[in-house]
Amino acid sequence: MNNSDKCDDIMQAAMELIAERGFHDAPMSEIAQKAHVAAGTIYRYFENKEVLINELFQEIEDKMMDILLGNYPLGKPVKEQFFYVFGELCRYLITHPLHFRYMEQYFNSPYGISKRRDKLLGKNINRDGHDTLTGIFEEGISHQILKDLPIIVLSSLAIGPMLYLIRDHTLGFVELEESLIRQITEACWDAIKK
Amino acid sequence: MNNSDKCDDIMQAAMELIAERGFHDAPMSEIAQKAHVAAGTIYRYFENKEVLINELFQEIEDKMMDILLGNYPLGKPVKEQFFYVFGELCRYLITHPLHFRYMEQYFNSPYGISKRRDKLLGKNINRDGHDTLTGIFEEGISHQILKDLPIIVLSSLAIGPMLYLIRDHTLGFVELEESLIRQITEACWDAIKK
Amino acid sequence: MNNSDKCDDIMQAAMELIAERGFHDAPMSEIAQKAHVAAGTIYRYFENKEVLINELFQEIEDKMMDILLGNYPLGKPVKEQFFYVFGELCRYLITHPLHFRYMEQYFNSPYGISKRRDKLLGKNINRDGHDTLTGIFEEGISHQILKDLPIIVLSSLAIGPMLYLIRDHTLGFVELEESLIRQITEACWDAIKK
Amino acid sequence: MNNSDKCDDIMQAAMELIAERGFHDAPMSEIAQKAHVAAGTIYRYFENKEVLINELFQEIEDKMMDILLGNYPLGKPVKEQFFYVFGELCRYLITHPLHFRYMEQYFNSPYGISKRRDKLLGKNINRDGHDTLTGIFEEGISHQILKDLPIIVLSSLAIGPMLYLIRDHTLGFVELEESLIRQITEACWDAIKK
DNA sequence: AATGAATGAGGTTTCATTCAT
DNA sequence: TATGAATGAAACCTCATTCAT
Repeated sequence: MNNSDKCDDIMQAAMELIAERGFHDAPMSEIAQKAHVAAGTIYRYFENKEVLINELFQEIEDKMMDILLGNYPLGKPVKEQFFYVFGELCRYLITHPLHFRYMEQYFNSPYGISKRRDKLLGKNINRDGHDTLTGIFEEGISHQILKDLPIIVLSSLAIGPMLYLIRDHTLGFVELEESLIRQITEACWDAIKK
Repeated sequence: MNNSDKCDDIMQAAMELIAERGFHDAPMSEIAQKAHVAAGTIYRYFENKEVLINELFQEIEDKMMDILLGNYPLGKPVKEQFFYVFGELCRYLITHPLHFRYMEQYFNSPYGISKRRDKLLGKNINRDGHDTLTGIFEEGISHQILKDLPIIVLSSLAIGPMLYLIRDHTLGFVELEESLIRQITEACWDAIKK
Repeated sequence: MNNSDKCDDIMQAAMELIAERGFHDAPMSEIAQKAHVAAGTIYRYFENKEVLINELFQEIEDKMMDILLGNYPLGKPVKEQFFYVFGELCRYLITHPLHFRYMEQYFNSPYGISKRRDKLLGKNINRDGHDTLTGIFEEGISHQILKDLPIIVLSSLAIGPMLYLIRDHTLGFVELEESLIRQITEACWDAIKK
Repeated sequence: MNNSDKCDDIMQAAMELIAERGFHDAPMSEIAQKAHVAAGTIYRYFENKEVLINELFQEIEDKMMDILLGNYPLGKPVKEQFFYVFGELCRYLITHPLHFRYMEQYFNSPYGISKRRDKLLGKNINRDGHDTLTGIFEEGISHQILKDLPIIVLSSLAIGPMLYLIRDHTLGFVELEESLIRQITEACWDAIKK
């Protein structure tokens, strides 16, 4: 319990520092300081910086998935499923700007080279046997509801704009309130629907 | 000529290294080595690393703008203008994957903090008095052709998917050939059109 | 104790190197080597080279002041006070040639630009409410014992020769033994007395 | 003639830069620039930086000696000779602050390690068979006019204060006008006279 | 288990000097 | 003779990682 406290402190400190300043401006010593822990202590919990970074990514991903899958409208129409996933993801990232910044850093770095957006939103979402964005798209295509495009293309059309807009939101360029989110969801739906 | 050569060699080497491995893993010494130049030589052409990075950005931007503005369909319908910009940009980035990777690194780093995507694609494109993406959107909105959304939102809907897809293309996850580009353009148009 | 040791080793090494060869020929790496310490270790104790240099100066100044103020003949006649300060300072610098050389380097460098000789020997000596060279001179002038010249002139007349002679002493050009010091003190007194 | 022009330009530029900023902040490239000459050209006239620095010193010394020896009151009383040398030297340094700064830098650097003040004012002054400060002192001692102290001590008593005061003058701490110079000369004479 | 001082490789940058033109 | 681009050693400093306590 003491252990896990320290571990959490380290992860929290690391996430904040990295989200705010990027990987190359987040020294282990400063992470340690921020976590009220000695520099060497970090290495009892994480073999090295890369491992810490990857575990941080994993943790955020897991949390996101928990929320996304919590009330997933299983068996509902494709459109409803899409609106649900889009809206939840959007709200999650807006209310967790640190997670969003961290993910951005991660995917734009050598660390995240192997886990691109599509993997995250495609493969991993089907954890626990639940449906996935991929699933939504496949179903939509086969039901002639969605355009007959490669899944990866549909997924970019559906998710790409949102990620850019959330960045703009965190930078203060737009205010993404509920009604605007709704409109954007509609627009993305227009992009993928037949 | 000799001058140009060395300077070009340095810029080329820097761009490749940075595009492939990011700013913080592209040491000046290695850039020099790759450019077949002594470390100190770089500093005859660029005051410091930051200047090199920014000039590299500027060069890419200029080249892109030259192509984008070359055959710009001035005075043509909004839809045609949009298809032109989208297609040209897409083709440019696909044929210049290093430029694309470099721009990604740049915009996701402190260096590019002030020149975000929207600025690039919004403000700067109106060089030489030409129309701009922003211009296209404004005209489209006022003619009731496009959805009445903030420009920044339209721009994300229009460009966001493409940027993700080009990344996937450079990673070998999709093959963006001409017909697919056409379909994506259509889909993005669907997203923004009324 | 270990701490102190390393820090002292670094300061000692730095002082020796700088005193012997000047600031610009005393690389941090060599200081480290001389102190039997890794280069990076220096930066645990001193933020950068400038800080190290300034702390070294401060340390020397403090030691000198401790000695100068130790048996200060408070309330005694001006002449006695002058002879005390002159003699003590002279003896201190002769027995601490490294300190002397360091101070010379320091005052003849950008580092010491703000703390010139006069400040050192004028203002700072009045720590702990004690009298100062300036004080001695002011009292002497008002009592018509000393020449009515600007303090800064008196201070040069009083101290200038000594500093040159100590340099010559450290270089082996003169042997400043007690009786000669006495004579020099007398001569300097002749220079300033009415 | 062209040659010697370039050579003069280089020396002038070097002197100014070094006097103002010190040896270690006067890069050859900048000296070249200031002299409107290519970097490599300097090396046609001076084997390396050290040689340039030493020749610069020599040149200044020669100019000073020319002036000092120009109207030297040969055969006049010791006191008059002393007043002459002191006054001339003082005036020269005040009217040639760059020379003064350069000399200061020089004597406080490894370059000038072998040519200390005493050498300058003692040995070298007897160029052309003229009398010297040393000569003045020797004569003064033997005539019982001056204190019976080592020449080097007398020379420090006589010259030390002036050098400090000129520094203070160039720094704006005192204004050394003619009447003050006279008073200081008197004071220094008091220091050395029996 | 925890500490944090110590390490030292490696980063950016400067600059005296050389040499092809 | 003059040029100035090129060199590369060496300076200062950072930081991931180790290890004695």
